[in-house]
Formats: sequence, C-alpha cells, structure tokens
Amino acid sequence: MTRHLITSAIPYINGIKHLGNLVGSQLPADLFARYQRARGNEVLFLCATDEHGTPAELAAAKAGKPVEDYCREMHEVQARIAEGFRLSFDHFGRSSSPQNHRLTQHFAGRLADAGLISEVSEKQVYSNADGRFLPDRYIEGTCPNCGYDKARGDQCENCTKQLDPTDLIDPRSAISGSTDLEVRETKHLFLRQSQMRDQLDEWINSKTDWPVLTTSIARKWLHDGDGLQDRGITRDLDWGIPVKKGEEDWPGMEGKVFYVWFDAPIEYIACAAEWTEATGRDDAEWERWWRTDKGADDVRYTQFMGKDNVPFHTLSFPATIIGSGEPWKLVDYIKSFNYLNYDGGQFSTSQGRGVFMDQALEILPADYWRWWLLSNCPESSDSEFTWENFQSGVNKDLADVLGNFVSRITKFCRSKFGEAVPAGGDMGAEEQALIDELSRRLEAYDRSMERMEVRKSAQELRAIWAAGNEYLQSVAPWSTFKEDPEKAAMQVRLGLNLIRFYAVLSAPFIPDASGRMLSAMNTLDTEWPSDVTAALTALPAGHAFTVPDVLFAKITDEQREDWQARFAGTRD
RNA sequence: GGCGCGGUAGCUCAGCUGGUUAGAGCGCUCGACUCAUAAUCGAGAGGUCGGGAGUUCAAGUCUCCCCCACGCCA
Repeated sequence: MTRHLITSAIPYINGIKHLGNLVGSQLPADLFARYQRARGNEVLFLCATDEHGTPAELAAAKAGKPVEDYCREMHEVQARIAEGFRLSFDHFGRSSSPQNHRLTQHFAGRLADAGLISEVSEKQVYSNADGRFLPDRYIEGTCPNCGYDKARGDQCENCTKQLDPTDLIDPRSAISGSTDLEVRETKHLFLRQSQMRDQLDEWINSKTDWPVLTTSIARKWLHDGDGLQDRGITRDLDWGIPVKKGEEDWPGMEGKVFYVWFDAPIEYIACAAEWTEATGRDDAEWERWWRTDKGADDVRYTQFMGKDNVPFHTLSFPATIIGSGEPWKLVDYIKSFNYLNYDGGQFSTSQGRGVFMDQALEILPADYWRWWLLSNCPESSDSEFTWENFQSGVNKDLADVLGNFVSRITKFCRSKFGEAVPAGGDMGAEEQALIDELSRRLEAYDRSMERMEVRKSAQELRAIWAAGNEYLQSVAPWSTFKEDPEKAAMQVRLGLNLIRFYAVLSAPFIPDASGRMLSAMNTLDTEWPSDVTAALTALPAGHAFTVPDVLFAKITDEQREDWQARFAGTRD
C-alpha cells in the first residue's frame, strides 16, 4: 500500500472561483485522490483558502466587514461549493489558522538561522489618507510614456511599459484616490533564494518524469536574466502573520507581516495540523505525513496547480523547505495545468467573465461539470470551453453512452425477467471477447490514472462504457430472447453486472451518478476490479435490483441558448 | 522587446527517444437494430500536419528563418 499526500493549489479567499480555477487544480487533484483511495491506498488530500494580502483587505472593506469576518465567511462559502462539486478533501483549511502562524514563523526563524534571510531597506509609497503603504499596482497616475491617465504603478496597461511608482505623473492612491502620498523608507526581509539556485537546479533536473510545463517554467526562473532572484517575504500590512523569528520578536520588524506567497504554501503543512486538531487526532498523525524522520519517508507527495503557481511550488516553497535544514517532506511530483478559456477569451475573476463555481452548480449537477471539465482539461495546452462543446460532450458521453446503457439493460430485464438478476445460460465466445477487451482497457485506464493522464483516462473510461453498448448491440438479447430465453438471461445478467462494474470505475469522475448506479443495483461492493471475469459475476442470479431514474437528463438546445445568453456578459 | 507554450480533419484535441497507407471523440453521409433518454451499433467521406529552407535512406516528429494566436515578465 502506498501513502499518497495530495494537495491542490489553495484558492484565494477573494471571491468565488471560476471553472478555469477548478479544472486547473482542485478537480484533477480530487480525481487522483478518489482513484488512489479506490485502489486501497492511504490518502491525505488537503486544500485550504489563501487568506492574506491586500486584495483580501480591500474586498473586506468593500463588503464593509472586518477582514477576519470576511475571510471566515468566504471560507465557509468556498467550503460549501467544494462540497457541492464533491471535492473530497480530508481537510479544507485556512492559511490564517494558528497552526500556519506558528509554522510560518518557525520556518522564518530556521531560515534566518541558516543565513538565508536578508534585511533590505527600500523606498515605498505611503498613503497618509489610507494610513498604509501601497503596493505598486495600487498606485495610479499618468503614464510618462503615453500619457494614459490610469496607469498603474507597476505597468501601464495602455502602452504596456514597465513602470516604477515614482515614474507616474500625479500619482494617487487607487484605493482612496488620495494624492497625499509620500515615499518612505521601510525595511523588509528577503528570502535568499539565489543562494540556493544550484541546489534547486539540480533538484529540478533530477525530475525527468515531470510535465514539461512544470520543469520549463522552473528552468526559466532559474536561468532567465540574472538567474533566480531573492524575494521579499514581508509586507507593511495589518492582515497577515506577524513577522517573528520562531517564537521571538524580530527587532525592526514590528507591525509587519509575512507576504502572502511565503505563508500560503506553508499552509499545506499547517493544514495537516488543522486536520488532526479538527478530527481529534494526535500531532504525530500529521507529522507522519510531513516529517521524513517521523514516518513520512514512504509518502508520495503530489501537488496539483495551474501554471501560474508553478514558480512558487518548484522554487520558493522548496527553498523554504530545504533551507530550513529540517526533514520536511519535499514534493515528489508536480502536475501542472494550462488555462481553460471561455468562449474565445479568458475566464476572468476580476472581470467576472465566464462561469463561476456557484453558478455552475445552480444550473447542473456536479457530475456534468466534473466529467466535461476533466475529459477536456487543459493538460498539454490551453483548452476551450464553449457551450456547444459542453452540451454535445455531456449529452453524448453521459446521457447517450453511459446513462442510456443503464436504462436499456435494466428496463429490458424488468420487462422480460423482472427486477432481479436472471438465472440460466453460460458465457460463450462473445462474452469472452468482451471480457478480453475490458481487461485490456481496464489496464490502460489504471495506467493512465496512475500517471495522472487525465484526458487519456477519460477517453479510456468512455471506451469502456461504449464496449457495453457494442456488446448488447451484437448479441441483441431482445432477439435472443425469442428463441433462447436462457441465453438471453445470461446476456442480461452480464449487462447488469456491467452497470456495477461501470459504477466502480467511474466513481472518481462522476461520484454521484456512480452512487446512484450502485444503489440501483442494490450493492455495496465497490471493490476495484483486478479480474474482469470475477468482477462481472459479482451480482449473482436472483440478486434484486431496481430500475433507476434517468441518470443524466440531456441538456436541451433551449437550455444551452439560455445559458449562453446568461453568461455572455460579466458578473456583477 | 525578452522569454514561454502552441499553430494537426468543420469543432475540441492525441500523436514518446524521426520509420509501414497521420489518429480519437463530436459533427456530417449511408446502412443495421428497435431493448433503451429519437438512444445504440457498423461503414464512409474529410487533413499537401501554419509557411519556407535544411539535415537524413526516411520528418507532423530534428535544425534555422518567417508568419499567426495565447501567456508570463519578480
């Protein structure tokens, strides 16, 4: 038995995520977690909300709430939606947890002791009216290059020129509009990643089986320009984890917090500690997942994320882990994804473009989304969501191929033999041919799932469903029944067993439908098949079942057009 | 501008270290079946693999140049 530690990139607290975010990390991570559990392996699947930083503060202010309250509420909202999508996290934590405070401060202390933290004085813009330092992008002004009057302090969106906040003409706060700004000297901590460049480079080079997307992004950051740069890990904010050196104060750092990118990945570890606390387990329980000196040496750790998160996971977080000099578990495999586009453009949280997770669940059950998103996930390149493709994919695969299979065989059995698995007849050459094909395909399916080849897995699963229809079509029990009812009984018996077989194999993709198939077949036997012949005789003659309701109603053209129009604009 | 990732059938996409007539699903055409959610099954049409040059006995698959789309730029 293998032990799988699985984490999905943690979604930012600021609002509800869209389908592009979902398919880029949480959903494939869930697929893998469910598969590994189904195979009987021990799994700890963690995710959390990423709660610190200026955007959270501003969103809270906009909502008229204290930031703590805002984050607590939004965490609940995201947790509920995750349940709606059947994301099977063992724990859905919060980067603002006390556990993360302690761990983040601990890591900072260790890194400082190892000489990997430097203190740097820099000049930053302070807004007297807002009573805070302003991140570059929250300063607006006129672009010295093109004259655009809403240029941001980091870049002019109009002429794309890179800017320094001090370059702006008539700078003002993007938060309050105040022009009462001044440049102040402030001191910050930097993680000296550059010191660890060779070590990280060597580590990345050893990962020959990682997706090229992952390694190419990492290499770019390692070698581009002057190579890996040190990064600031503190900010002048109120909301965040106070800067401390372990449990001690950090002279000169009073009133500052760690920068969100530093504490967010540490939450992967803290989340495990939250999990033990929430479930009444000992600390040793989470340490055996994270400390190689305390039992985690046989853990296989896999991370899932969109490509925008790759630099933090391939470089910054490993630098934190390695730099601590402590035996923390390092990631074994990083599965990264490209972007899912929406109808010719990008999904966009800030512009409210696309379909958001809550809206998706309002119009259709989770399985529809899970299936389409996973079978079309942006694995090797960006991929595209269009309502036409979604409709035809879901209708064809789920309603016609799988749902109709369940329907045709159960209804036929009911009308000819009643609602119990019929007895009589023996399998012959055609059955053996089906079993041979299913055995081959099952092997291919397992291999793809093991390798996290998501689209390929979906393709194979679909072919497994289709094989049932091919079999029925060729043996035609409705004809056989007329001359040889015993033989028809055998064919139907096999067909009914295929439903259970499909339910088990499909569960990682479509857990709800899988559950309904199992309950219709009146069985709790969800053992992952190794021998197909045995798996297809699990339901014996005489075993009662019920004809289920339509598993997947089709998406009508009217619905599609309605949704197309409804989601054409932007969300408020 | 630099860098990254792509440009393969009408659509969405596969094609590992170069090697027989370039693949899948959808869509389309024709046929079969009638148990089933007007579902299923079979057959077929459809691509000079963005353009050009080169390496090679052999290139979608390697090299160079160009064009196009997208993304990132601490």
